[in-house]
Amino acid sequence: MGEQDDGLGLSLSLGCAKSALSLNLNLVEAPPQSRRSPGQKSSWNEVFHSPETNSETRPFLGGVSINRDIVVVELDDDNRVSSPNSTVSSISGKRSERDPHGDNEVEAERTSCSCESIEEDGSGGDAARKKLRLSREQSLLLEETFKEHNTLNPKQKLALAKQLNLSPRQVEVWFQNRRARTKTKQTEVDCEYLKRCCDNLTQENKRLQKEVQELRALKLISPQLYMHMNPPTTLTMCPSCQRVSVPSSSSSSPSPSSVAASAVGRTGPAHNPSSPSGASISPWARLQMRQGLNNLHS
DNA sequence: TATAGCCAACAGGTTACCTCA
DNA sequence: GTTGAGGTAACCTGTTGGCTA
Repeated sequence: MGEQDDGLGLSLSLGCAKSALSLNLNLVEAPPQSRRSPGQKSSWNEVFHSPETNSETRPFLGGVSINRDIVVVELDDDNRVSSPNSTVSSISGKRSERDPHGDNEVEAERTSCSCESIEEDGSGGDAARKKLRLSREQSLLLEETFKEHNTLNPKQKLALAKQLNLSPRQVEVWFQNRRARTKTKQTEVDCEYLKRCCDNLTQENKRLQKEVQELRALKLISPQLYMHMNPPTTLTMCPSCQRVSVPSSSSSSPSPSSVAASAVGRTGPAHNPSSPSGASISPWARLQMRQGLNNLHS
């Protein structure tokens, strides 16, 4: 309730820049209470002081001079400054309507937008929302802040909003969208990686099937040679840990199967289970097989 | 101590606007 | 001038966890 009222009232109040505000996010103290979602840090101090490495995969905004001054203003209830490209006041929807606690500091600040009002340009109330385009400087500072910590506590949000001449709600929305974009990008990267793993496994499967066919042919033509060989198994699975082992002596470079298998997490890189059954192929047996195959082909 | 209700914060999805080719 | 695609700000809804009576 209060928020809607705030939104209507505050959106009309425009002012001019009063004074510069220096923002030092690291000086913000922890809020009295913390609300966490499952993925969040356990405390605001952690969020603050740990250089959280987000899974950023998108190229960071480049080529933008960060030395350009950002119009920094101090906001209060009577003097609000319009950002050059801020054209909308973000009024929350039903959630704020449900919220009877309009006196909440953060919630009240949500709609303390420094932007031009909706009413001012003739599209008030539930009219079509205007879309703000953040300036390069604003985007840059938001990105920089996001790199340090991809979530903000309320005081950080307020301070950043003041520095950017945006409403806290806008900062909050930007961070939510930014996290979503990061996750989308990361999902795409993961998907590509799994596709490559799948391709590798498919290739390896084809190769092994071909090898089986050749060995069967060899068995038909030269059963004596075949009987002196070890079983034609190139993969050994440890019954205890379910890991797949590939004989390292057969090749100096890892086989595609080992690469692919390790990619899907079933093969330990250094796992070498003692295999008294002799299920893996010895180099000598491999040589014999190759000779047999050569004879077969010739 | 256990529990229900409230609330803030977030994720995920959607909508709507803007820009550009 | 028109149009479609892509980017993204803003919004909506459901979930989660902390706090309190």
